[in-house]
Amino acid sequence: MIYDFEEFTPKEMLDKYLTTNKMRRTPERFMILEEIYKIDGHFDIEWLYKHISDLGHNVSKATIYNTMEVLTACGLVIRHDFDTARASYERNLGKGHNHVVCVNCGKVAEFDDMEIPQIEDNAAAVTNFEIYSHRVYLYGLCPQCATKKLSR
Amino acid sequence: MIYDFEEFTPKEMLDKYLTTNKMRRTPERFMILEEIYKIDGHFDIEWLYKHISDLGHNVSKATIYNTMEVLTACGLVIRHDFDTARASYERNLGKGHNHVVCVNCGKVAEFDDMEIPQIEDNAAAVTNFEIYSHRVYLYGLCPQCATKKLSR
DNA sequence: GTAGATGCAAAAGCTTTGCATGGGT
DNA sequence: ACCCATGCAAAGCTTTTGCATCTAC
Repeated sequence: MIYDFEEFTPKEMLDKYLTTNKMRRTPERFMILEEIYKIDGHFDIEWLYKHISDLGHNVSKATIYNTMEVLTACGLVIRHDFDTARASYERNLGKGHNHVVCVNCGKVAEFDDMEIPQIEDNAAAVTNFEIYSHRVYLYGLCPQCATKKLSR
Repeated sequence: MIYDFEEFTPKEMLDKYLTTNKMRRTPERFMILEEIYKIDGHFDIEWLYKHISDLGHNVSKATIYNTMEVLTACGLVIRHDFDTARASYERNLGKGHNHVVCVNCGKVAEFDDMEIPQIEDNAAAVTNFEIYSHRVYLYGLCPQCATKKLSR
């Protein structure tokens, strides 16, 4: 994360980011941010575009794409590439982003883990990178698919 | 992983997987596997297609895609979706798959970590998934980009 | 002999780009 | 006023699909 979630609201953080980078504080960008922060869970561009359109806002898909890039760049939104078909997004609440993905049906569950800060420190020491965030993806079978006992 | 790397060669594992699943043991599938296991590092479909064609093999891109799906399904090849543009692949040598990605220049480094089995066990207990593999991606700045002190 | 695999090309689907218009600074 | 951002549509690119042919079993 770039800014402190304890100290600023998402809107303030976006405002700050745009100003710092000499980008325009357009109503579309703030509206999209606001709607995204009402969404609980993952969504993709197509869904977001329809959702925002249904709410009566007139925004083009190009603007959605543009804005998602801004929001991911400043860390307000997290982007996942679970597969190549389409990107998946979620608001960033500052918590960890650990996912378990079912390789059979695509279901995604989340979990918390206390050991990840250690892993970040270890990796930073070994690679000399400055680590800001992490994504942990575990792959396997969800309870339903596991009972079907696929031939693997 | 599904099979034991200590016990079988990649070719034997593919043979076993195809037989078990009543799929055909075609020469293309074994040829593609063989070439992939000579490649050190990440590659994408386009690169692999050109590479294999340059070696004098006559395979269609459709067969490459088909085979990559087979090879990832049986765990012989690992697929990464670093971005939506195209999928990235690498042979599976049975080691962990932990990457550190520079958010500025895209450079990727790898690291080993001993704590990940614990995380898998913990996640399995909480979510009831059967975990088979993992991908850990840490995001930050590589040493070179970190010294440039970007305006973030 | 039959069902599954391949090769080729066309189609599909997500994302990017071009250009005229509009709006933030 | 300047020029970045938006809206709309077309273009771009990776991946998927359809179909005839081929081949592993």
